[in-house]
Amino acid sequence: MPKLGMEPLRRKALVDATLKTIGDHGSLEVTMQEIARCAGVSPALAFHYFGSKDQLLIATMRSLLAQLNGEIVPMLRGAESPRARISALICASFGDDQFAATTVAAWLAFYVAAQRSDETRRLLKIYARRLHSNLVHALKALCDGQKAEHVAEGTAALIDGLYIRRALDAAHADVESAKALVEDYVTTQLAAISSKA
Amino acid sequence: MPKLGMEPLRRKALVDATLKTIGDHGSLEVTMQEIARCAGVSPALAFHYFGSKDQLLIATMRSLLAQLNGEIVPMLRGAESPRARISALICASFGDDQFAATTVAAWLAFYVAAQRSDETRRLLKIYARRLHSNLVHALKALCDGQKAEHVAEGTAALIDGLYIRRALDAAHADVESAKALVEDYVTTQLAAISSKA
Amino acid sequence: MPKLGMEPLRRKALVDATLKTIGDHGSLEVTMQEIARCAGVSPALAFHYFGSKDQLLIATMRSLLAQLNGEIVPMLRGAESPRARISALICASFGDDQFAATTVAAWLAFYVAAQRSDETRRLLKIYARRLHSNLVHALKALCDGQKAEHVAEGTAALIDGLYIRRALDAAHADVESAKALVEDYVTTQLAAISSKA
Amino acid sequence: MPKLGMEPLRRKALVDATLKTIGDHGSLEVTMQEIARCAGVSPALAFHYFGSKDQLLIATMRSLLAQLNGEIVPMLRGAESPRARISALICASFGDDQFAATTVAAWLAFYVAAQRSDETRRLLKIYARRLHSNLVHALKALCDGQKAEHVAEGTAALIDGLYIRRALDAAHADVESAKALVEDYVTTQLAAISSKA
DNA sequence: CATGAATGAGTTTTCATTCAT
DNA sequence: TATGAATGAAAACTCATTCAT
Repeated sequence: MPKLGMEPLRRKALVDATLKTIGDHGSLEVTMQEIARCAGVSPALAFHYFGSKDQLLIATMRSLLAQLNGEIVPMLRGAESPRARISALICASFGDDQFAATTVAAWLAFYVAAQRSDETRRLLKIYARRLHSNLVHALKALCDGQKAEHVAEGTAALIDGLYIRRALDAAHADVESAKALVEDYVTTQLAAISSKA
Repeated sequence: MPKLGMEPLRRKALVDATLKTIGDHGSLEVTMQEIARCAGVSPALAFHYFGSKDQLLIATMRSLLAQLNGEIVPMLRGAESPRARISALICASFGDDQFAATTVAAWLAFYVAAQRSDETRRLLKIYARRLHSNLVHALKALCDGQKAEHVAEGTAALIDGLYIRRALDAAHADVESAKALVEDYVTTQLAAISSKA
Repeated sequence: MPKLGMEPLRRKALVDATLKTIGDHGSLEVTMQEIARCAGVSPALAFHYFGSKDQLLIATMRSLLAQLNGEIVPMLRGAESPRARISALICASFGDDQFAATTVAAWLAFYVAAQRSDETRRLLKIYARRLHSNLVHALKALCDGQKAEHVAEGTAALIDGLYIRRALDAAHADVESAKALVEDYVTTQLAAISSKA
Repeated sequence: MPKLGMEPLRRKALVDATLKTIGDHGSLEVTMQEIARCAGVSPALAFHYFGSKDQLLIATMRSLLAQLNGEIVPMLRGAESPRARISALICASFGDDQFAATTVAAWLAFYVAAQRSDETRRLLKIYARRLHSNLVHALKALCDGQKAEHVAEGTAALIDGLYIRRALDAAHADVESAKALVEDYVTTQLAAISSKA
C-alpha cells in the first residue's frame, strides 16, 4: 500500500536503521539485508532511495553529525559566558546519546572508514574543525590566540581519546568522570596561564 | 627451492605483511590474498601456518603490541627520575614507528575489531592497563595516589585522542607538537597540584 | 523475467535437481554448482532458498522419504487383507521409482551421511520405524507378537539388503526377482509357524 | 632415521590408519592429513608409498576384504557338514571385528564409493561372488541347484541388510540376534523344501 | 626413507546490486 | 512506491599433490 510522501520517512527510517545496525554491530561491516530488516523494508528499497551502500553510509554519517550538532547548538545558545560555552561544548560531547556505547562504536567505525572514503573523511574533518573553532572562539576571550589554539587542540584530543577508551570498555569511564576530566583540563590550563601572567 | 626452518620466517613475513596491508588499507577488511601477495607467498600458506584469518589478525595484533613494548622498555630503563619516566612513556607512544600513519591506521582498525573479537579486546585492554600502570607508578612519586590516577587517565586519553586525530589527518599533527601537548598536560597538572598544596 | 510465487517452484526444482545429481553421482559429494546447473539457476539462489548445502540435502532427504511414503500409502489403502498389506509394502519398496538405480544410489549415500548428520540419521530412523511398524501391524494378524517382530525384522533387512546389492550391480537383481525373494521369505516364515502349531 | 625393510610396515600402518579413520569418520571424506596423522607419519609418505589417495583407498578396501576372508577361511575349514559350513559363513560375517560399528561404517562407505570407482566396485563384486559361491556350494548338498541359488541370494541379502541397519543404529541389532535371524532364514527355507518334497 | 614447504584448483558461502512487476 | 527474484563477483578455507632436501 504505497503512500504519498513516503520518501522522507523512508530515508529517515533507513538512516536510523543503519546507525542502529552499525552501533549494535560495532563496525561498518553490516549488510544491506540487516539494515533493511532493521528498518522493516526490503533491501531493494534502500537502493531505490540511496543508490548504493556507500551513499547510505554517507547519509548516516551526516545524520550522526547533525545529531551532535543538534545537541551542541541549543547548549551553546544557553551559555552566557565564554567559559560556560566551553562547558556546553564538553557537555554536548558527552551527552547521553552521543556517549552511548553504540553511538561511540559508530563514530569509531566511521573514523576507520575515513581512511578510505574521501567523503567520510571530509565530514569528519568538518566535525573536527567545527569543534575546534567553537573552542578557540570561546577560549580567545579567556587567553591569547596562540594559547587558545593549544588548549583547543588538547581539549578536542581529550574528548576523542575518552571516546575511544569508552569504545574499548563501556563500563570503564562513566559520563561524569569523563566530563570532569576535560573540565579540569581546561580549568587547569587557564589557571596556569593567568598565574604565569 | 624450499629449505628447512622456514616456519618462523614465514610467520614473521606474514604478520608483517598483514600489518602493512592493514595500514595501507586503513582497515581490517583486507583479503588473505592481498596479505599473501604482500608476503610473497600463496594464500594457502597463510592458512597453513595460522589456521584462519582471525588467527593471523590476532598474531598481528600481538606483534603490534610487542613492537610498542619493545620501544617502551628500553626508554623506561634509560629514564632516571619519575618525571623522566613519564616523558619516556610519552616519547615511546609517539615514536616514529608507532606514530607512522599506517601504524596508527592499524591501531584504529583493531579498536574497531575489538567491538566483536574478545581476543582483540583483551589485548587492547592489556595495552591500556600497562600504559596506565606505568603512568600511575611514576606519578605516585610526584603526587598523591588519587591525583596520580587522575593524571594517568588524562594522559592516556590524550595520547589515544592524538592518535585518532592523526588517523584522520596525517599532516595535521606532527610528532613534536603531539608530544609537547601531552608533556604540557602532565607538567601543568603537576604544577597545579603543588601550587595548591 | 521474474514472476511472483517462484519460491515453491524453485525449492522443488532444486530438491529434484539435488536428488538427480546425487543419484547420477552416486554420492553426496556433489557441488552446489552442479546442483544449481541441473536446476537451471545460479548457485547463489540455492543458498538464498536453503541457507546452506546441508539444509538442501536435508530437504532432499525429506523429499525422498515423502516420495516413498506417497507410494506406500495408496498401496496400503488398496490392500484388503493383512497378507495383502505386507505385499503392498514390499511392492512399494520395489516400485519403479524407488528401485531405480539413481534412487537407490541416493538412499545409500544418505545412509553414509547418517553417520555424521544427526538430522539425516533421525530421518532414516523414521523411515525404518515406519516400515517396521507397518509390517508388525500386518503380521500380528497372522501370527503372535514375538514372531511378528522377528519376521518384520527379517523382511526389512532383506529389503535393505536387496537395495544395497542393487546399488552394487544395477543389472544383477531385477525388480521382480527381488520382490519374489521377499515374498517367499514372508510366506515361508508364516508357513513354518502354522505348521509348527 | 630411515630403516631398511620399512616398506611393508609403513604400508600396513597406513592402510590400518585409513581403515580406522574411515570407520571413525563414517565416510570416505577423510583427508590424507588425517590418515597420516593417525599413522604417525607425514602425508607425503602416504603418497610416496601409494601414489594417490585413490590407490590408498583401494589398498584399504583390499585389506578389508582380506580381513574378512581371513575370518572365513579357518571357520570353513573347521566346519564338518554343509550346514555347518553355512553357519560358519554367517558366523564369520558377524564376527566381532566385522560387525564393529566402525568396520560396518567403512563397508558402507566403500559401497558408496563403488558407484564411481570401477576398482572398488570390482572388489566388492568379488566379495559378493565369493560369499555367493560359498553359500551355493554348501547349499547344493542340501537342496537342488535352483533352490540353492535362491537361498544363497536371500542369505547374502539378509546379511547385507543387517549390516546397513547396524550402520544406522549401532545399538539396535546385537550380533547374536543378527546371526539368529539369518540362521533361522536358512533353516526355515531348507525345512520348507524338504517338507514340500 | 621421510618430511617440511608450498601451492593450484576447487568448494561453500556471502553480499551488493539489478530488474521485472 | 515497493519488492521478490536472481546473480556475478569475490572471499575464506580445504585438500590432494609435488618437490627439494
